Amino acid sequence: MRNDISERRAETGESQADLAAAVGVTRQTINAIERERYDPSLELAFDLADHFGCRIEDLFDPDE
Amino acid sequence: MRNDISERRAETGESQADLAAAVGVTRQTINAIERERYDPSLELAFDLADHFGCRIEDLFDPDE
DNA sequence: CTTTACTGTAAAGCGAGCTTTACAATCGGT
DNA sequence: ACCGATTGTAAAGCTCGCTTTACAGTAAAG
Repeated sequence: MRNDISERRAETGESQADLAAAVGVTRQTINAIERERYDPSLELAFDLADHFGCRIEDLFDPDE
Repeated sequence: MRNDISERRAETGESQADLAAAVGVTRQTINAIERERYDPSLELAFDLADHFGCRIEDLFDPDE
């Protein structure tokens, strides 16, 4: 699923590892989501939106 | 994860089977989510929010 | 040139998300 | 009393989400 995570992360100057630690997953998980190898769980999507101070709908685009 | 699906469904007068068909899963999946046996995938959460014309954050509450 | 930080990737393994099939319980209408 | 619609539940099975461990590539910094 299309998402803006790497762009948001670039804005905050965080590494994949930084973000992973902040939301409680491994950096491989962040990498896989950014590269759209799979979608996050709903819970992780909430944690990511919370981290970036936005809504899930602002971070992810479900259109195919 | 806490959610309002059965309440929303009651308002629209849909059965679990109706909702399941509308969002493309089985009624067992809807039942399991309503009874909080597991969380939906992010994609299904989007479909449910779309079906009820609201946001994911309005339908699900991640607090514990 | 070596080191350090960051990123990409892979394999094995476990639990979560969802399916199909199937059976039981409740309830309202006829 | 029977019927149809609705809900709860269970087991087997498949794929996805995430972990751990590990190795390779790029790039900036000393």
